Amino acid sequence: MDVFWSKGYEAASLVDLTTAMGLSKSSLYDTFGNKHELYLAAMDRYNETVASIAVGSIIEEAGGGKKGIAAVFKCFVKSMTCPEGRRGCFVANSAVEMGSRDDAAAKRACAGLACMEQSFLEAVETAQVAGDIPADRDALALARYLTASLNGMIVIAKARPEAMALEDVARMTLRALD
Amino acid sequence: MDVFWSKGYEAASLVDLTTAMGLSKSSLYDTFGNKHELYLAAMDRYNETVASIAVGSIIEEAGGGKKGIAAVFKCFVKSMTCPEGRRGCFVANSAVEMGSRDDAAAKRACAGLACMEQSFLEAVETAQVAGDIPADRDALALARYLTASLNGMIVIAKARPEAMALEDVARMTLRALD
DNA sequence: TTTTTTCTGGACTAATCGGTCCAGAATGAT
DNA sequence: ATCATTCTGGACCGATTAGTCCAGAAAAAA
Repeated sequence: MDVFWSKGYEAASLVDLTTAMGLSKSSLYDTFGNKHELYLAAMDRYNETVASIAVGSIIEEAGGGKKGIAAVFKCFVKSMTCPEGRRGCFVANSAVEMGSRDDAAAKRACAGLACMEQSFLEAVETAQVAGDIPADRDALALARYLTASLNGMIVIAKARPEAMALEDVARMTLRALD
Repeated sequence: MDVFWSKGYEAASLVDLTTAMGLSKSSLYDTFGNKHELYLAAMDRYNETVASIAVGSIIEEAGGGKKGIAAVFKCFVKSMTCPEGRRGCFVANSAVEMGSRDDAAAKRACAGLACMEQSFLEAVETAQVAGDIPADRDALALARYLTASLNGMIVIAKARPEAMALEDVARMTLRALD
């Protein structure tokens, strides 16, 4: 998973993959069939172990609601600006690299985004109940908006990993919740 | 340029490139040196002919200011949901694919984003003069925010090209300008 | 211990990769 | 017409690609 995550599909060679996984080509092909299916399996794994948990747990840890949402953006700014964070988000990477030519990968990227959207949706609704976000705002639209903004930050961080521009984006994005 | 734009760096083979450009391998290597330099040249070309003009001209055509910004988002939603728009934005594609492992490409992606940011900045300032955006808002931060949001939409559109989610994002993004 | 089953390292293949090179066509100058 | 120059199609190169296959090691079952 990590190899595809940081290199992408095309740039990841079988040698990279087998050495990282610590098993031989024959085992790999026995288990997964081919490179493409291994890629899809890696995406599934990412969705299960990262996408469906990461954002949600940051929100939860920060107490949920609006505070939780702010914590997610703060955390992302921090992680994108450190070296190991430059590989970005596997979902976004896959969407951009494969989305337009691989339906199976696009479907999984879509599922990954849906995880993020769902976590945000719950936080928005919590915040609305708590009165931190006006109740008349469209919660789903806000969740989608937050998801898009976060992915935009990921793109920008790939090209220019300095924190300043990202902090601006995070601040402005959160302002929209008022 | 179009080949790299729609396929990315790794997935674009020399055969793809030479047939698309209508010249032979020898000419290509005589002129550009190698694949990587050709890629960089394609990015330069994109920045000159697309990135530095596209957003700015949409804004201008719609009369500048806040109306112009809204027009950009409307136009992007429309173009991302039609088949030929699925290749997305070459700058965003490059940033995600190459940003973390190719400084020269990252620099060019950065320049492309700066074009977009600059166009937005001018529009925000115009809108502030016209009173459509409060004058006390940080114009540069807003421009960066709009750039990020637009790139986030591009990522999402790659995975899920349906218009609805994108329209939500566009609407919410523009609300933040009030 | 012997047999059966499972697994794996690495040799192997065909295709393709990026890149080089040169004979000769096309072009322009004299 | 002849010479010099530029350009180009395609043969060719070694390296690497994804993928196959099998002898034999390891493990499990008998």
